Amino acid sequence: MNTKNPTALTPHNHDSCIASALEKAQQVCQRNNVRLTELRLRVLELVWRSHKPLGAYDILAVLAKEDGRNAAPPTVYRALDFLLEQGLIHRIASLNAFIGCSDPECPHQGYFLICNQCGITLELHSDKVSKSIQRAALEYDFQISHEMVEVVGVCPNCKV
Amino acid sequence: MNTKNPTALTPHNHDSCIASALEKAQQVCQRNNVRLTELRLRVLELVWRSHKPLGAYDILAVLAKEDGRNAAPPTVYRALDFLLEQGLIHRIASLNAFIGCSDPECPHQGYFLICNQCGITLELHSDKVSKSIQRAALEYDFQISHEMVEVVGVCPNCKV
DNA sequence: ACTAGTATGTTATATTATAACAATTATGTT
DNA sequence: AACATAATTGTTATAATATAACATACTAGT
Repeated sequence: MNTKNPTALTPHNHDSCIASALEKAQQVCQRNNVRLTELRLRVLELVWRSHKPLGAYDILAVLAKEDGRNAAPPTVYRALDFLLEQGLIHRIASLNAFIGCSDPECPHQGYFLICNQCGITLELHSDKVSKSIQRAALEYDFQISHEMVEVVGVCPNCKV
Repeated sequence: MNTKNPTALTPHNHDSCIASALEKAQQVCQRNNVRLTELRLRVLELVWRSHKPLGAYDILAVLAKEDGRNAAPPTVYRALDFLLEQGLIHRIASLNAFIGCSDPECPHQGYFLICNQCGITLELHSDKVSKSIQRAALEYDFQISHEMVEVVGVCPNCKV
């Protein structure tokens, strides 16, 4: 895996990016009148801290190693479910993994570009993709409740 | 689940649809110079026979019950891998399940409409969806190798 | 018939996810 | 502050999905 330059797709400082994401999350939860507990915040931070989608058991491992918190799977899955419900993270079905939502204040579907070399996953916002899917569904008289778009390939950094 | 009218999305006779799919599969394998063995053909038939995406363990269960074949998971997963490689089936990541490919003679990405009421899954071919994804990827200088589009919602039959 | 390659069988185990119930913690009310 | 209630987290067990590793059987070409 090419992990030499893992932040190149997000040129700004990653730490500040995490901090801002966590701040936004606080606001979203306050507005939704739900509790962003210490555990949930920590899980969100870990998901954001990773440059690639993070699996539930990866999160468990970090909690055990860094926090000495011997959590069992349900603890993590419940936190993840909460974060998904609040639109703070997305689940990448093809990877069984989770990634921070780039714009939690505006609920939306996530379309992803997943690099199969370095694992970096980019959330893209494209009205054209969205519209074309909606039109196709309409043709079939199909009522959309959720869209999943996961595009696998090679990111700019990993191209030779 | 609404399973009263499972074939309404595919109005033609389902048996003949399966037969034609299996015939096409034979041709594809002959052309690709690979062997469509009895097991592989049987797994393909089971996938096609189902009106909704079929899990690997569902296939195992049918093999045990109908064929008295006490297969273990690797047997089925290998057959599925083969069928995927030859483009004869698609994998639906969000369901961990498999579905027959509607047009195996022409390799393509599968875009799916998945009904969360009855489970029926429709493969749609849309140049517009395809193009819009390609354009979005191009903007990010991302080189696509595989696209996954899985749209969950309510199919026409299940709408009240 | 022999052999090399392909396919399948078999056993064990890895990985991802949830059910069910117990204990703890936070919140609003008296 | 003490209480009751609801929400959250802990804990144990297990379900569901998938693969590794090696043994056996089959197939096609010589």
